[in-house]
This record gives sequence, C-alpha cells and structure tokens, in this order.
Amino acid sequence: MTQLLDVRKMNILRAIVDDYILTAAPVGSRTLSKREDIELSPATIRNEMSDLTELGFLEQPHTSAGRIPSEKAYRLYVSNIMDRARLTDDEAEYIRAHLERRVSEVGDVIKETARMLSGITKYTSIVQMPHLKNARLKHISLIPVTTGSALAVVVTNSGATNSTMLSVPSGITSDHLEKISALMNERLAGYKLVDVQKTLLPLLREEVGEQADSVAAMLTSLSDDIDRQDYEVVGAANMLDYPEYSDVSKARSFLTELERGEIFKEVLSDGSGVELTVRIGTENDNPELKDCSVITICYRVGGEQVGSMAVIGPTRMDYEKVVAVLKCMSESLSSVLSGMLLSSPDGGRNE
Amino acid sequence: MTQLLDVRKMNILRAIVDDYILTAAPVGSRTLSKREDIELSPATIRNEMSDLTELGFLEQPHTSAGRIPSEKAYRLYVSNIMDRARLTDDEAEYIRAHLERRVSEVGDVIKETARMLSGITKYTSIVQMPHLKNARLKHISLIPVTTGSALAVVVTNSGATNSTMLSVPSGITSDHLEKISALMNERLAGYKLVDVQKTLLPLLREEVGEQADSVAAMLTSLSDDIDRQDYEVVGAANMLDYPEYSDVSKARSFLTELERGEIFKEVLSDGSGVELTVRIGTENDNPELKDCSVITICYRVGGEQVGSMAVIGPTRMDYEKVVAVLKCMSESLSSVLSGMLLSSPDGGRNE
DNA sequence: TATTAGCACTCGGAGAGAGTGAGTGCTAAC
DNA sequence: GTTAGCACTCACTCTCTCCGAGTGCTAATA
Repeated sequence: MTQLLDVRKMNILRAIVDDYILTAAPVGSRTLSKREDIELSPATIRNEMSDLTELGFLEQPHTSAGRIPSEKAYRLYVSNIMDRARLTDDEAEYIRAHLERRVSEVGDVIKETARMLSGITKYTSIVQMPHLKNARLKHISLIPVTTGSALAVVVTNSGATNSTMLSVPSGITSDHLEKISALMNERLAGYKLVDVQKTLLPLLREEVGEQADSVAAMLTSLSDDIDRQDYEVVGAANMLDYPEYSDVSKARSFLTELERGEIFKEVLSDGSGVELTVRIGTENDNPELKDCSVITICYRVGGEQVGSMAVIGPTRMDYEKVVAVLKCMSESLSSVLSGMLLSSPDGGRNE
Repeated sequence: MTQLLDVRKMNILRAIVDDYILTAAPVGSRTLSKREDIELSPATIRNEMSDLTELGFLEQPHTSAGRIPSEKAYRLYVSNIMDRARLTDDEAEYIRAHLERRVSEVGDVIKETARMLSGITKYTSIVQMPHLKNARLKHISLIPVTTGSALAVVVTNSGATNSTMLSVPSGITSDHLEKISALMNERLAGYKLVDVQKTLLPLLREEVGEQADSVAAMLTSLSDDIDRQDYEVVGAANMLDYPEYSDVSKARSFLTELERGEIFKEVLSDGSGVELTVRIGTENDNPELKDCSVITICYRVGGEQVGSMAVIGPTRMDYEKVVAVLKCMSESLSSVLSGMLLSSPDGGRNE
C-alpha cells in the first residue's frame, strides 16, 4: 500500500506537504526545484506532480495555481513521520518542569497541561479531567447540606476526588446519612462506583428500612453524577491566526461548535485503548471539523488510562511537532499525576 | 448636568444612538428626518447635529459620512433609559422557568444563567460562581487521601459547598485528621472561614501537640484555596457577528484577553456593594476593552451578595435590553439559588 | 528513454480610474 | 427659527488592465 509511490514521488509529495504546512499557499514546481533536497528541473517536477494529482494525493485550486496536498497525502505523510516525531531533551525537560510546578490540585495540573499544549503548538488544546469510571473507591462521605440534599464526596484508590450534590429522599435524617456513610466506607472500599447499588442494597435495609429503595436510587445517580465529563479548552483564539480562518464566519462557526461542547465527546472518548489517534479532515465525524485535524492521546495514572487530551488545528497542521509534543505531554502528565495521586510505598511523589 | 441639552437635541441624540445601535453605520440627517418621532427637515437636523458634535456627543468618521455617538452620548443615553428598562412578564417568566429546570447543582444553575444571558442578548456573558467569603461554616470534613494530603470539604450555612486539597504536615495521621475534623465541626459552626485559624489554634494543642502550628498553617491556606474565584463564560463567539470585530485581529485580541482571565477580576470584583454598573468603552480599566461596554450586576443568596454577572458587548450594545435582562436574571438567579441553598423554615424551594 | 528547455496559455489578485450616492455645510428664502 | 437648494466631499463599488506565478505541451538534449 505504501509503495504505490516510488522514492522520488514520495520526496516530492513530502516536500509539498512540508511547504504547504509552513505557508498555507499552493506549492508550485519552481518553488520545489529551488529546494536543496530536490535536484530536478521544474518541468520534471511538473510531470511528477501531474501524476500525483491523478493518484489523488494533490489538488489544484485552479489551473494557474500550484498544488495543495489532499487528505490522502496528509494520511501518508502522517504515517511516515509518526515514528521519528520526537522532542529534544531540552523541550521535554521544559514541559516536565512546568508541569511539576503545579502539583497541589489535579485541576491545576490539567489546566497547565492544556495551556502548555496550546502554547507550544499554537493550536487549540483540549485536556480531559481524569475520570473515575474504573477507579476503585477508597472513601465516601455523605454530608448533609439542607433538609433535602446532601453532598457526596468520593475519594478513589488512585487519590482522585470528586463531589456531587444528591437530593435526599424525604424521611432520611442526617443520622441515617451518617450511618449509610459509615456502612459504605466499611463495605465498599475497593469496589468500583458502578457496583455501589447492587452491593449496598441488601445492607441498606437494616439501616433505613422501607426507604432502602429510594436511598439506593439516590446512590445510583451518584455514579453518573460524579463521573460527568469535564475538560479544559485553551487556545481557541489561536485558530484566528491561520489564513484558513481569516473568514470570520468560518471562525465563528468553529468557535461556536467548540463552545457547544459536543466536539469533546467525539474527540476524546473514541480513543479508548488506542494510544494515539490522528483524524484528518473528513475523518472526523463532526462535519464542522472537516477542515481540521485532531490528534488525540490518552494519559494514565498508575498504568490505567484515566483521560485523554487532544490538539485541534487546521488540516495543514504541523503533525510532526504536535505528535511529538503530545507524546511527551502524555508521559509527563501521566507521571506527574501518578506521583500526586498514588501514595506509593516510597512515599509518593519522587523529585 | 443632564439639562445641558434641550428636548429636541435629546430626541435627536436619542434617535441617533438607537439607530446606530441597530445598524452600526453612521447616521445621516435624511435618515433621521424619515423617522416618525422626528418631524424636522434634514437641514434643521443637520444644524442640531452640528451643535451636538461641537458639544462632544457626536463624532464624524469623515466629512461625507453621518455621525456616530461618542462615549459621552452613550453615557447620557444610559442614564436616561436606565429606569424604564424592563422585560415583559413573558420574558421574565421564560427566564425564571428555564433557570428552575436546573436545580440540582449550583454549578449547573450558573452555567445555565450564563448560557441564557448570552443566548438572549447575543453578547458575551460572564457569571461568577457564588463565593464563600462571607459565608458561615456549617460543616467541615477533612478526608485523608494519600499519606501527604487530605481533601477539605466545606459546607456553609447557605448550603454552598466547595472542596480543596490540602497537603498534610508529616506526622499527622488520619486519626489526627478525624479528631481535628470533629473539633472543627464542634467549635467552628457559625464562624467565618477566615476565623478558622485564630479560633482553632489553642484547641489544636490538645490534639496534635507540637505540630499544632503546622496544622494551623495548613488550615489557614484552606480559607484562601476554597474561595478561589471561578466563573462561566459563554458566547465569546457571538462577538464575531458584529462588524466591530469583522477585523480578525481585533477579534483575536479580544478572545485572547478573555481567555487570559484577567478581565474577570476587573469586571466582576469591582461592583462590590453597587447593584448595577455600566462601564462604557474607555471607562473600563482594561485597554483591551476600550471598544466594549460591560454591564455588571450582582446576585444574592438570602439577602447577602455572593457573586456577580456581566455582559460584554460592543460599545454600541443594546443597553436597554441588556440592563433589563440582567436585572431580571439577577432576581431570578438570586431567588433560585436562595431556594436551593437555604433550607428555609417553610421547607426550601417554593414553587 | 528520461530529463529539460522553451513557449503559449490560464487565471487570480493588485491597482488605477470612473461613477455613484449618501452625506455634509452654507446660503438664501420663507 | 426653519427649510429648500446647491455645491462639494469622500468612501465604496465596479470595471478594466496588467502582472506574474503557475500550468501543460512539444521539441530538443543527455
């Protein structure tokens, strides 16, 4: 499949993509012939470009313009640069160092990650808060707030925390809540959130009698509420710097779509299990992103995947750099978070 | 001061502002003479406009264009429409109804408020999360998370909740934390957050001996951490619809400034005590907002001011509508939040 | 046979100039 | 004090031309 193209065609295609990524302007044969890495006359290059156009790797905005890469070309390009994309040690060190300055709150680390991602790449970044889906419970508190509501605070094995408001069935007193709390801590440690209901229901009968069912329902809603997806978006305005968005109405619809939030479900959730995904143009489900590429990578805490992050840019984005930055960022974030959240035997964060 | 202008001048100025708010185009004398509420020939109007220009209420982009209102004109305009700005009962009902659909979490209500604000006005809205500065404590939990850290969860008298991570001095066990927790609940109920340290310090000695000071320090940081300002921003992309921002670089710098977040300190904090503030153009401290107007209003829970919200638009914004919407939104939000958060004697939220 | 030079052709974009129309200010008449 | 009339201004739009970067084809070259 890859070897549909001979070496020379590959070089030319590669040069075109490189140039187009840099300038956003159609690339002509003369421009290419001036490059050091291509020792061919414009005429020869034109012939090759003609072939590449026929093969679907290049497109021509109009007769008298140069060529621009097609999605197919980006696809090929990406699969070629993928391996060698890597940051210098200095850059990696910079990222790592910046991330470690913010180790008091998980939320701050995530924010800083998003900021750096968009700061370094100049594109838009999205970073998901670590989710608790697969986390095992360590501690649950039910704190009465008003007569009809209580705050549920969950601490997981991995040290992540979250809280949510529950509406308490009438007839349940704060004494009851306290007992339920104690019960949960006693019996649920080590279970996953989703197991709360089935494990706890029988036990509840002793404590709250006939109200057991409504209490159980309340606790079920907990596992949904507490795991609501949350994310940080930074650098949306960066997109306005690219000629692709010099048309205000395009910029407008991109930003609106971003604010609507539906993007994130597609962008972040789909990569379950896969380390790194690159979606180019129409490979994105969302038609609003048909002129964008999205690169997603997941991050881990203690080996378990707990969230992902993505960079969104024009299809003409600097794939090599973005992939390299994301790889590095994922590693750094994973290790910083693991250091923060896991109280490992050697005493937590190792500096 | 107000009566610098006779009635006729006022009418003309008013008509110009109205028209300019609608069209964003300089207003000419012929356009005005066609309006029903102005029964004057273009020539007469021109004379009046000439006077108004001299008085600093109007500006002329170039000789052969109409006039546009100056900031001074907006100022006058605003002080005139201020009182009569009011929504119809239908609109008010709509707002109220929408807000009451989201009464499970304070955060959701705030988000919905921001969404509606920008949805109705078509400008950018900022809504601050309720702060806890003056709230009185009802309950504090210290939940051990890892060996070096604990989660502090605070519930206030008004039912607002928040949590933050604290790093725990070495040598403090989870037993200690539990005791401190109990102590705080016993002794601190009804105090403000800022009182935590001085009230608690003596008592701590009994529990943790020589580590009392470091524990006290930890608890002090709590009052800062737990009250970090947070806000919802919605509708930034709306600004791109206005000709003021058809220049991409202007749009870019506005959005960047918005993301930077410094805006909020100025926009939201300053209105302490004052019900409603209108800042027009350069009246904003931030030079980035010199072409914007910002209208801020505060909201309350149980009579006490706990946060504010703002609408940002071009100086040419529809002040009357925005003021009306903000007034209504502030009332609705205040009452919805009060209903949610206060367990009033009659049983909370009244529908 | 593969490469290159040469040439005619295409077409978007920049720039010049003319025409248009919304607006003004001034003056003189009502 | 108000208005009609008129000359003048000036941003915009439209058209036209020119320019140049780019192509494809053909014929010459290595």
